[in-house]
Amino acid sequence: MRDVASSANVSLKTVSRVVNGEPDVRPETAARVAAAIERLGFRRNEIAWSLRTSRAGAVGLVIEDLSNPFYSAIAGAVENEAHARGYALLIGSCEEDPAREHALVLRLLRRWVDALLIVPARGDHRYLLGEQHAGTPMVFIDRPPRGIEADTVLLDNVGGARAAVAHLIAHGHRRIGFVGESTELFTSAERLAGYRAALAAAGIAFRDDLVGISAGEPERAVRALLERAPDDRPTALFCADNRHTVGALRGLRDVPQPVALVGFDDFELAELLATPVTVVRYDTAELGVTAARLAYARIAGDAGLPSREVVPCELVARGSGEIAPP
Amino acid sequence: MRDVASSANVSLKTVSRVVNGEPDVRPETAARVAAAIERLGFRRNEIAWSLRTSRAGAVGLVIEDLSNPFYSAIAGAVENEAHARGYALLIGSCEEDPAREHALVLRLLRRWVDALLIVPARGDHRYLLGEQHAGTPMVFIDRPPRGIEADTVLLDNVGGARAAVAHLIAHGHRRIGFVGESTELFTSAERLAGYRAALAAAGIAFRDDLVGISAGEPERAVRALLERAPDDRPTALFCADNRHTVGALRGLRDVPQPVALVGFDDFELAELLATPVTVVRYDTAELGVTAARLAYARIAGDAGLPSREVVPCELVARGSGEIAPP
DNA sequence: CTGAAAGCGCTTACAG
DNA sequence: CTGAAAGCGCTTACAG
Repeated sequence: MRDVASSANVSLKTVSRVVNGEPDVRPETAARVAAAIERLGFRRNEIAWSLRTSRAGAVGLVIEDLSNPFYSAIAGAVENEAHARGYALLIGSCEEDPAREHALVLRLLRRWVDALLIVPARGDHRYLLGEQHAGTPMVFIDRPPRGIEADTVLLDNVGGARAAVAHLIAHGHRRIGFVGESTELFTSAERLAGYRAALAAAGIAFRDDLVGISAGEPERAVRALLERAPDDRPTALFCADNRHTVGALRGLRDVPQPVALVGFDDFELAELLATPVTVVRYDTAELGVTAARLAYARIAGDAGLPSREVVPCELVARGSGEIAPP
Repeated sequence: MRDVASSANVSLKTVSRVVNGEPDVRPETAARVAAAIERLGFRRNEIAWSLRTSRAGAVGLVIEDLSNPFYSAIAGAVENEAHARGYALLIGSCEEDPAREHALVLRLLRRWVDALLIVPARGDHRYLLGEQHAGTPMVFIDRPPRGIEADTVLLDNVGGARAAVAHLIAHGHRRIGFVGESTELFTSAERLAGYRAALAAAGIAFRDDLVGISAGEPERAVRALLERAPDDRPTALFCADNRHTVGALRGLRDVPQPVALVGFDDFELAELLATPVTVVRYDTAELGVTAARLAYARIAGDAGLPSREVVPCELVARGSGEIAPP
């Protein structure tokens, strides 16, 4: 910048004005500076700009696992929004590990980000209270934080699950199994609540022994449910996420009798399987887009109370959910 | 940092020494400083550190599309390597648009990155020559750059495609269709070359009219090939990437006669389809890991000639590739 | 073993 | 409309 200034015979300040498009520069001066910038290939050093202005020009995203299509769809949407606004995007995967999440968040904050988007791991998020108080906007995605009030974007987990199970009930099922992750996970707990609500609405008693929580092994949880006595075996399954849907499909391959199935989360090829899979679908990218909008509104100065946005879900009937009980 | 210094009754320089773990600080002094750091919740401002040291503490990754599982697997691997080394990761998607790639790269460079990893869009990359000359390490992934020599990590496209087509030939096929992207795309051209090599090795003449290049509509390209006269219709298809494999599977749904199929790129659920899909598989994450290793070696000072790494491919027979011709 | 001074490349607050 | 001075929060080069 000093080179540009001396080459254009102006002061640093005037170069700065031109670079930032500030008004009140005589056109001829501006042109001389612009020419010097062009000639010398000058590009503003954003690090120095950040240090001086206390702005980062970047947002941070911490998600569970960048290589998981669900999260990468969110990341892709956030990237798009950042790019459109001229912001850089810093990303980290915390892989369900609260300690790693903490480390990643600290690293992002030390490098400065104008906002933080987080798919929180289990655990407490009070460690962010200070930072929130200091004014860093933060938005939580897919799961609410614990111990802190902040903008949050969630799916309609309860509604989606209720619709799925009601659909199975409407097709004549009474013994419907639930297969999912530990209910320590927010989304799993919500979807189990939706499952229970649908049963209750139909006057079907909830049975603990039809709930299969997989400890990381979805296929085995499904097998266990199906190995019950024939007259007490579930005739339908509600799978609370796509990992469990896939596990269930694997587990059902060798089962002679047909079992109805509705899964939460759509997935590619669902309609190309031997029996196309009925699912609860939603717009994954919308989670990211909504979170990004909230974040940029905060950056722009929105100081309203924390808001909670909910992305709707819809049932897509493809075949597996319309199988009648034997 | 000034607060820490005055609180511990030392100079800025001594705090700096403790923060950076430099030797030659008296243990008691170091302890006093550490206590002050703890007490005040001091965290080094990485922006100021960057400005002063001309280091970024971050690497940049520019890929085609963050929401595509292939690229997000690469991104996930790169993120892991960055995290393990204490680096932050800046990501951008350029969506096959050379102009957007250019803009993203410039943005990353202005913010400083210690290395740049790129899945290049088509187009010329000479715009990076200056930056390369200035010493920024850059590694190209999945496709070689044009107009610039730099570290590159590729798949064994030719070998994988040749193995796939040889497999079909070994199962008795002579009329084998190729379905893929425009050969302007490096990987597509390479895989077509592998297809031709396998035909040549078996003494089968290459036929232009069995090559289906989809202009963004894989399913239609497949249909066109299968609508040929029965005695001149391909009895097998080689699909040059997973988008075309999925398109082919869609296109084949209503086709009465069985058609053998081998796809390049593995995909989830391939083995759960009505006919499990034979594919050319490789370790996607390895592309990212290898690229990251090259980049960090450069950051650490490796000044050797640009290297080219190749990730191997293997054929996984699952059923669709072992269908005999009628 | 410790510190005072200068400076990284910008912008801010002010003067003219 | 333009510029000189100070400073963002650190590290470097040097002195003691």
